[in-house]
Amino acid sequence: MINITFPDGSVRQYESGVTGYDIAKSISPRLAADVLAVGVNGETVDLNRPVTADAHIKLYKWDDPEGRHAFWHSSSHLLAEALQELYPDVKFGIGPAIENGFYYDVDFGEHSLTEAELPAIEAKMLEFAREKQTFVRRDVSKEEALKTYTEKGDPYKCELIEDLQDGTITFYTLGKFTDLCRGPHLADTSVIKAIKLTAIAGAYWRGNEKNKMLTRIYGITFPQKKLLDEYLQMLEEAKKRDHRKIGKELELFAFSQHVGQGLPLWLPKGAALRERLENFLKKVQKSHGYQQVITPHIGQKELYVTSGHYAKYGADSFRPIKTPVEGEEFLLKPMNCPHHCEIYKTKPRSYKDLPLRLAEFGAVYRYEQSGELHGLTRVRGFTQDDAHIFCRPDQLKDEFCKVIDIVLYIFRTLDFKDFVAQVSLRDPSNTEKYIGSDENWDKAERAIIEAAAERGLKTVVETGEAAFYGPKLDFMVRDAIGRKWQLGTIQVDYNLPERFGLEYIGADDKRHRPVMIHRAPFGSMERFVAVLIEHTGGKFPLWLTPEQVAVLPLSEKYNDYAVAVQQVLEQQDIRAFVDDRNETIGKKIRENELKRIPYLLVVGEKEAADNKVAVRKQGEGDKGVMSTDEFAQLFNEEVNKQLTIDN
RNA sequence: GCCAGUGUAGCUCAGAGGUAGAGUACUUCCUUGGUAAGGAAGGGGUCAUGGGUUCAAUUCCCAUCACCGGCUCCA
Repeated sequence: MINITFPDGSVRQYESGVTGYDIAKSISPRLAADVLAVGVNGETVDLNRPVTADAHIKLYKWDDPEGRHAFWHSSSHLLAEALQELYPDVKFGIGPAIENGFYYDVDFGEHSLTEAELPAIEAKMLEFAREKQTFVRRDVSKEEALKTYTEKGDPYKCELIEDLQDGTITFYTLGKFTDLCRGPHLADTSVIKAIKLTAIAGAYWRGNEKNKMLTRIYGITFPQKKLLDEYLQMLEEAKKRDHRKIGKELELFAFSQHVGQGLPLWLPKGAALRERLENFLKKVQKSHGYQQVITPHIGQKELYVTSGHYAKYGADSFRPIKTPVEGEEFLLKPMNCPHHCEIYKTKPRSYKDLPLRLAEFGAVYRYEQSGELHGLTRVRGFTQDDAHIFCRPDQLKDEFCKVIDIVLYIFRTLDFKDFVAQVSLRDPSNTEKYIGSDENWDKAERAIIEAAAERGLKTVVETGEAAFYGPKLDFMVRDAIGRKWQLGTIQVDYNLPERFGLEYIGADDKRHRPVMIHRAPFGSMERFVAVLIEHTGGKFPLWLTPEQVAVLPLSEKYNDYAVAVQQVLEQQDIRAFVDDRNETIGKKIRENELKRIPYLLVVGEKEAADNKVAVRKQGEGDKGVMSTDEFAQLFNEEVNKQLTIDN
């Protein structure tokens, strides 16, 4: 007999060799029907794997990530089985579970899979699922594994096996399909009730663009049809928040083929919104001792040779700009740091002058690969809310912390709750990717980790994600459909000061090298506005939104009074317009609600006579009648409240 | 850059090898209203661009461009 300990601490005795499924069944038949995988001493394993020693176990159901993971991983095998049946010549790559569903990378050889073929594959999967096929696990030697796949003619699997250690290799067989796999899997396929193959994409074998591109088939499965419907419904809803759609609807920004790919045009309302964001940040920065600077959009090529950017990115940039002078070349600036370094160098700096904080909303241009462009989140011309802090080494951590404070303050004011602080370190196995000494890298990485800890940030560490010149702390957020984007970024840099020969005179009257912090709380105005749109669904905070108030005259007879109301509001810095179209009040309300105008003021005979307005608030309906001044006062109180969130 | 898909009116989208459609927006007229769509008439398209097949191409084929979903990349 062995002792099985449950998450609540209770202990039960079972025969050695008992499976997770048996344990679930001994508790209740319902649980046995719902359980998908089992955690044994922290490791997730198959439900039918025998447990032969005392263990802590946890039974995972659909609501547990581990349960869904096993479910989707098993579904990817089901997909592979169906593919093998329908396309006997297909070669298999890898097929993991992902955050939402699973995929399988396969090589169809000459065949090019189209979406029209997916329903047949889904049907075959469903057919197999209903057969209640079981997953059978088997240990194999490396030699046997290689032999199996060599005979079958699956070169990708052979390559994977080559990298594995003998003695750790397992096969899982499902129906007629056997796969190299670590597991864990469902007991059988009968729980897979709803299947949707969602997308076909190309994906390089092992993520390396020098390798062959395989066909990746994405899918998602559920234990109930209802859950699939809900999922698809949720995706539809998310698409409605897409910033590209809302940006068009609300006339915030546009693109023109004639101007060029990835070069956004800010329309009047979008520009006004962006300007307010910029002014908001400028004010915050001013109070934190930053000074605004302005630098040109181009710089001599040598500037970027000095910075090291030319060697790294020169080939993938907008081509240098030539001038009438032979040999003279300028680059559209891809970042602002070299210009700011030159500002630092305009005069000798004393240790007493530091930290020097130079800020600029700097337009930069990067020739991103065409396939990478995406709405406002990935563009070729954008504006960084950039600043560079030049400080003494002993000031570094303190300065870094202060930047974190600014980022957090901004996120709080704009009600951004859902973000992850990511510490990006260099990849120690690939040091030639980076410039700068190991010593400086170590110092910089330590400073970031300590500062983040000091501010109590919950962080995830990603190795290999650092910039080529230094480690960074990024604030990552998700868009409407769950893609991750980097917004705010803070980066420590020992390299540029060295390359530009930046110095200050210390208290010892000797020359010293300052440390530099690059930082952009928004990241870029473009990306920030995009993510803000998706987070708010276009219902921006009152202080920020382009049109705050619509005055709706009940009929044309009250247009003059409506204009008078609008003027009173504008005198109090409230952005109002009159909807004087010849339409019914119902239609004006509907359309202005759809335009996400926060306040609608209905004015008719009664209001005009009493010098009042009938207030309607977005999403809340009729708020009653009050004088225009009264409304303006309440309105401005609301705005001020939004802008005075304490640190 | 690579793989797959899409491109028809300002917007959202039908359509078919033989004279181009709807809803909405826009213009004009009627209506002058009380909290999410009042009524009528009218204007508006080189069917992304360039080639090819065909008696005939917006429709079929090829190329290019842009957009969309991924991969790679992201100073």
